[in-house]
Amino acid sequence: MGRRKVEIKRIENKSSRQVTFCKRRNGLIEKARQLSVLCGSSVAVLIVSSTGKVYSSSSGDR
Amino acid sequence: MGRRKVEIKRIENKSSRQVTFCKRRNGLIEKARQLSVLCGSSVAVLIVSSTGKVYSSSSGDR
DNA sequence: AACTATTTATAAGA
DNA sequence: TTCTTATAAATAGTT
Repeated sequence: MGRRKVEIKRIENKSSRQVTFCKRRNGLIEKARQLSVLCGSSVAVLIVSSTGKVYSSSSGDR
Repeated sequence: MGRRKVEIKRIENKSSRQVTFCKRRNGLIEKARQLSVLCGSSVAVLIVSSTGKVYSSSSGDR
C-alpha cells in the first residue's frame, strides 16, 4: 500500500527496514485492537525486533 | 477499506460479526507474517473468538 | 464464496 | 525526520 508494490522478502537496507518495522508494527497493533473491538474477541500480539526489542499488546491491556 | 466507513465498535449483528471476524482475522495473520519476513522479526498472534475458539500464528510456525 | 466500490495502510518523496 | 501524497492492499456491503 504505497508508492510501489513491495515484495514480501527481507528488506536488506537497514534504515529502510527500521522505518518499515516501525510503521508496520504500529499498523499491526492497531489492526489487532480493531479486531478485538469489532468482534468482541481477545487478541494478543507479541513482536520481537531483529535487534531483540520486545513489543506487545493485548485486548486485556485496555 | 470497504463500501462504507465503519466505526470501531462492537458489531451487534451476529452474522456480520462472524464474517468480519473471519476476514479480519485472516488479514491480521497475514500482516503479522509480512512484518516478520520484511523486517526479520519474530511475531506471534493469539486470537480468541467471542465463542472461545482459539486461533494463533507465529513466525516460528514456518 | 466471489465481486467491486471505497476506505485504509503505507512506500516514497518533500 | 516528521509530514505529505500517490498507490497498493484490505475490506464492507453487495451479488
